[in-house]
Amino acid sequence: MKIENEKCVNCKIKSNAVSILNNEELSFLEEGCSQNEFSKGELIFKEGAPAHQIIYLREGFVKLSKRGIGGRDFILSISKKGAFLGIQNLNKGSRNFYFSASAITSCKVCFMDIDDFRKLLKRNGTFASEVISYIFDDEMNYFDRLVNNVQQQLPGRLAHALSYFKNQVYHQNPFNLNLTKAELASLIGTSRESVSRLLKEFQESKIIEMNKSQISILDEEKLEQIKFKG
Amino acid sequence: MKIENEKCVNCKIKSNAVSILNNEELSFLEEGCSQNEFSKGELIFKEGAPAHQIIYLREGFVKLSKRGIGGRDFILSISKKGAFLGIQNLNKGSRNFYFSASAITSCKVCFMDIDDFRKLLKRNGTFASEVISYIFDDEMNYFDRLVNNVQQQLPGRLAHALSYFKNQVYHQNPFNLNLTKAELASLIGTSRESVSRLLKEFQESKIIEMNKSQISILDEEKLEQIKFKG
DNA sequence: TCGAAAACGTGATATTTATTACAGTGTCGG
DNA sequence: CCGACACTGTAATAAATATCACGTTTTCGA
Repeated sequence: MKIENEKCVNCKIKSNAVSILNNEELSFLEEGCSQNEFSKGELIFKEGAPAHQIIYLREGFVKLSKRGIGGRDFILSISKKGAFLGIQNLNKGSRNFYFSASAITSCKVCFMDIDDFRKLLKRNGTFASEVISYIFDDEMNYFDRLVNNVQQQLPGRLAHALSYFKNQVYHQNPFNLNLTKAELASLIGTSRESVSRLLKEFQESKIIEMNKSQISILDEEKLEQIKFKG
Repeated sequence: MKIENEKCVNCKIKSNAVSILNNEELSFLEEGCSQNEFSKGELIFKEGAPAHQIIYLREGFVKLSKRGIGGRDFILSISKKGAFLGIQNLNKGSRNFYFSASAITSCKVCFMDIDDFRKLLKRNGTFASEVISYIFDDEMNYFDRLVNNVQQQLPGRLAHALSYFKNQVYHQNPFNLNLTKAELASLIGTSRESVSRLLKEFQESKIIEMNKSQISILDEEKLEQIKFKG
């Protein structure tokens, strides 16, 4: 849903990078900018679609997923407020979204014109530097995921996922997962059934507690042990 | 081995990004720059070590690896000439190498001072834009690896690795792998034995041919089938 | 060029995890 | 408030892969 634009200049939830821009630059950015809201479950953009915007996530949580072998989805990560979705398309050669983004809670976003964004990068090196910093913050997660998912067995991967949610996504302890078991499975590359079984085991060992989609981590230490191969 | 510096201005093998710099900027870069050579097997930098440089790979091939669970190494990727190793440390918060880099052939590199590099980014937005483009080119590989490694079974992962070497690393068909079976295993997250067995099967099905560390892909089509779940 | 160390191949066995199948539970719109 | 449909739990079985054990080959430096 398109909503009335707030002035970028007055925006209180600018990213670190955008905060660097001066008023003139902000007005320029604002021209090609559009504020929107999405409700839980809605698709924000789709893998393969032409990318004319970078999407700044002002509020809410979004899952980034990519179609893999046999049409099975794989969830790359969960983004929280402050993320620039689709920023990968700043790459000169890239004109289409590399993954899909769907709201897993209600969300507020800004669509920013990608060419305007490019112009600002060229004009303002400090802004570009800040964007580079953001990019690598984001990239580190993927390195870790790669190593963990490839080297670890299921219990380790699930343990990693649980502490990822607690410490890097939701930042609270009893947290609402906002994902189905099938989605959780596609995040750690396994089947829904295996997730079920394993979560039951974790509950039986008093490592976690669940009701509905609410998860509470009870024994952080044991979880760490499992993360590092237990 | 430290060697006599060539002038950056005269360098014929500059990256796209560095080519954008003017003579004055190149001289500035050159001040904090040192050319070195490494022979096969040598460590270029080590995971966790303080990072004061970005390393431009002028010639040769390098494996990037990261210590995983139980001290087992995981190979993130193979870099070829033109790569900026350790560029992740441009991230403000990051002061140490995130992975190790080792020469798998003899290599020529330039060590560039990372603070100088940062200053150039801030000063020249066009340069920064080009660097951003480079970063995302690199990052795309990791997305694909992540999806493939998590969703695919061994034959698919091995097939992916083989075409990765042929099409994205060595760009020739009978190619020299430059890696042991154990290293190949740690690239696709399996055991040395499984790699052995599977390579034998691939040979028996006339998909590949091997002698010593030379690999030749005979049946590209069958390989593609296996990549996409065969 | 010799000998030690590293790398490699291969079979038997043990584990892990996927798959299949089905029944129970929750949820949302009419 | 009820019926369809998506989501979930669980067991039995099958398949994939790791691990172990050992002998052979290759490599590389003294």
